[in-house]
Amino acid sequence: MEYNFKEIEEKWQKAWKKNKSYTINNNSSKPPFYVLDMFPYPSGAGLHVGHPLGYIASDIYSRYKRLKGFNVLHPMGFDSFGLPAEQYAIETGQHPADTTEKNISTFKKQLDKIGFCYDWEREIRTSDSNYYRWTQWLFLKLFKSWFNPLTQKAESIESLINIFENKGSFKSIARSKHHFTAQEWNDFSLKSKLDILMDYRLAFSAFGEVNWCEILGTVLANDEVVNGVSERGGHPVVKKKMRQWYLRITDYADRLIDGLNTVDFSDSMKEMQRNWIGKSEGAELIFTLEKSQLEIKVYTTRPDTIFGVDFLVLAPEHELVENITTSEQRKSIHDYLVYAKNKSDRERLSDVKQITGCFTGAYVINPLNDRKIPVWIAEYVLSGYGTGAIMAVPCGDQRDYLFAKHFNIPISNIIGDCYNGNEANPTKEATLTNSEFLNGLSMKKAISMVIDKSEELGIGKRKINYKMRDAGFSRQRYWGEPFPIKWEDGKVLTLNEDQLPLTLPHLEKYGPGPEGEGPLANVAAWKKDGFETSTMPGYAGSSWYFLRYMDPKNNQTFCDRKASDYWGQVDVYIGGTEHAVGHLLYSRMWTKVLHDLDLIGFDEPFKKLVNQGMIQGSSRFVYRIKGTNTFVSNGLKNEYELDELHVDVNMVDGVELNIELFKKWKPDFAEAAFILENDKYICGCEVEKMSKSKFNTVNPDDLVNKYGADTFRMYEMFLGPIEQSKPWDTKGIEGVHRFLRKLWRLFNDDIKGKVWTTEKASEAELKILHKAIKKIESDTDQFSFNTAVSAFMVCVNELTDLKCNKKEILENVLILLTPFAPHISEELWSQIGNNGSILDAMYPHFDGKYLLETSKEYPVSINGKLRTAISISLEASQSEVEEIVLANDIVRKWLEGAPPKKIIFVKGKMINVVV
RNA sequence: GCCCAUGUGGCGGAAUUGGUAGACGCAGCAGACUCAAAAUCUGCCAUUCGCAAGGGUGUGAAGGUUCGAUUCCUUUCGUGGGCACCA
Repeated sequence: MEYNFKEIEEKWQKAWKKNKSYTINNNSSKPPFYVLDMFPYPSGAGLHVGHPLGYIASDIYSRYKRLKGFNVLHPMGFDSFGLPAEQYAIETGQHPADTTEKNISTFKKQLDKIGFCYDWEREIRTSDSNYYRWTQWLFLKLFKSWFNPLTQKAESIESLINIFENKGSFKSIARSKHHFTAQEWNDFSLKSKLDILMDYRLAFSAFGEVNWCEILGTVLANDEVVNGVSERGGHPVVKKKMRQWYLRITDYADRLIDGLNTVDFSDSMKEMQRNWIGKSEGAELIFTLEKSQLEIKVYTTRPDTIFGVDFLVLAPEHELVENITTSEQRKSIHDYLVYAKNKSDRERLSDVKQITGCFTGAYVINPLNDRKIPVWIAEYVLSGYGTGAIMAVPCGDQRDYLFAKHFNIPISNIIGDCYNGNEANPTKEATLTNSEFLNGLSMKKAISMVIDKSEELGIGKRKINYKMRDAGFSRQRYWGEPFPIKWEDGKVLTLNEDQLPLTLPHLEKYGPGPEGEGPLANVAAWKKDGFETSTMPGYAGSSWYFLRYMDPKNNQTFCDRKASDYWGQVDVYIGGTEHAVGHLLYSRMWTKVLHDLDLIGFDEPFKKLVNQGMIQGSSRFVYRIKGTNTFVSNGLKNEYELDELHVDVNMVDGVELNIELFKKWKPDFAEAAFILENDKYICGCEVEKMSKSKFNTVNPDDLVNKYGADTFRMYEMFLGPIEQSKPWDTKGIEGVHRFLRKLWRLFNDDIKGKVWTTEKASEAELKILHKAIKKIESDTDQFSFNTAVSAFMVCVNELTDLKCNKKEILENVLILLTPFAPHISEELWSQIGNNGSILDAMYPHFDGKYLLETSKEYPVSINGKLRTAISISLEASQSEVEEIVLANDIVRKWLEGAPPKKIIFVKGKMINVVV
């Protein structure tokens, strides 16, 4: 009987579906365990081999936990709102709802073929109104809450109103621009009150910059802007201020940092989040303009360098630029502003070779020594960070140094010998000079002295600053959640709970509205009713979806408290690092808000995070001689002028092109001629992102059809460590397939049929089994699936060598294998006479007694170089070992009669003789 | 530019806390079985010197710490990901 994977996989997938084997109940006596994948965006291209990498890992882990006796929640859904669906709709004239529906059904079909254990009864889609109803509901919760700095928690906005009504704005809770008494507050108009409250709400509306393309009449995503012009059409793009919605994530900055100590994320992931939040401690110092009352606030982490300030630099967008520019400088400043307006923040920061800037003509006075300091503007200062103005200290900061050199600004030295005149020295260790009352002090000490002094003189204060900005929460797009918000005479109104969901109207055209408003502005009724015309961003739905899976069908609330209390945090969350600072921070923030409002019982969503690497495409190229239909092999291409064309990787065996397939690929190539090397056409290779347009995608369906889901699953895991990125290569899949066939042959012979027996296992066989249990169990626990697969291979190879066909051994191997290759395991499990499903078998127990050893083959090195190995009892002491080692011929040869300096003996590891 | 990751045979990769570098697999080579092929099985497989025994060199590069470094430190180069409206 042969291993007919196709039949077996169909049979068991059907059986599991019929028996509802993956339906999970919220009531169970077993302990709960929640394993979650980052849900996919259902793109039109369907699943490629990169997608399932994380899904297979989480599936293995879920099944493993189930075998270990847990009630495992392992759901799947779709992040189905987003920009690409809308672009696709514009291009093809299909409605995003239709294409999304179609794409999801393709995805599901593909996922099911791989044999995942999802509970599809819990499926969610963010674009489903039954789902986004609760996204809107949660948005209103955010809108109606504020962050109380005294309690460090979100509270209902009512509590803030209460404070204002009774105490007015008092210092420890009010934002700096608000000063009013209770009486004044009570006398404010409703509009003024709402405007003030807007400055506290966790979801709020304010003016912010967007990428604006005048010619397309639309706001563009960063993705759609390439080198300062629109990707479509190459039209100029500038920054434009527009009313936007934001989430006040900055209020949660400290808690987002602190929370990292309570979760099991990789250190690098935590580091990325900390860097993104970018907390720094320093001071805000005030420089007053010469001959004017105007003040410029700068933020600095190095107030100790105050006497080394040689100039100030403002961001081009700084609000004072207009006011302070002198008439002589007006023209050049204006030109510079035009120049800077066209550049993105990233371009402005990365272009360090080219130093640009412009003098405003104005001077400020250094508040500590009355020195006159010129004020410049330059693109390397960003308006969004700190105060949008810096004090430049060229001897201590390299960018300031280069700027000063470039514009011939004299440089003061305040660190004596530590500054060599050729480059800045950013040290904190130097002793200060030319710094008046700081002379002779170490810079570290001076930092707090300067802050204290500034506070005393009223020219500055201690300040904690964050790089992170509040999260932009509106998009001038169609395919997203509508805001449950109405505008009436500039006043913001919210919909009532019973008016939700506010459904997205069905549009036929998705072009931008007037003045860069979203497409919804084109809907007369929508506009007339005053509904918000922008929609929520892609991350709205994904910020809380893990909660909905716990209670997906609830019509009364987003997730019943009982359900979230039962399941608790996501125990293991698997997904790519590309979400490090977006989705992962937003969902952490939402969780904290929901916890503060007592809607859930935990304040971090994900207990453990596993980052799977990205599977890259391995592109293949052919080279066509310019103006001809002749293709030249890679090795000979230097002799010609060529066009490089992507060719479908599926037509290439390694690097050798299958010419017949290539000719059939596109009509243009049917008559193509080839210049070969060694009778072969060799393609060029490059690692790129996997994408349809590069013809480097590999469809999992093809591999599942050819080798079966079990082989596919194990091969993806066998490729390498889960967290590592690597280019896809189908070549090795045969090896895994051979392994499964070899396993099959332990039970069934192609000719003889059944060969498994019920004989008693030998010591040697038990040793093999327990070695495998130990290795595979610990590897699975650590998500080291590639080494687990290799342990299976070793185990089956060894059992084959011993001709072990014993049920006592093999059935345990099957249970171990179930998480990796569920179909073949279930089939063989039933063949050897089990009635129940292997999905609910008991994971075998490792017993160390089978692995006990009494001696070890010790490697013996001379001066750290391996020379021989000696078998020595594990009991042996240092002196016994030394005796044995020195008696060894090879060791004596290397010693050449001299006594050894030292013998290093590490019990159970190695021996090193130092000569 | 900044942040994070990463670099080991022809290829994917392995190597608990520094302790036998190259497990397992792919590809390749030689052989067995076969009329033949497929499948399967056996052996070889970092590099170099050597008939062999054995030796030299090897984990991107250069230094350092150590009895001993793929592993720790410093510098440097390459590659991948992210950088706020892609998700």
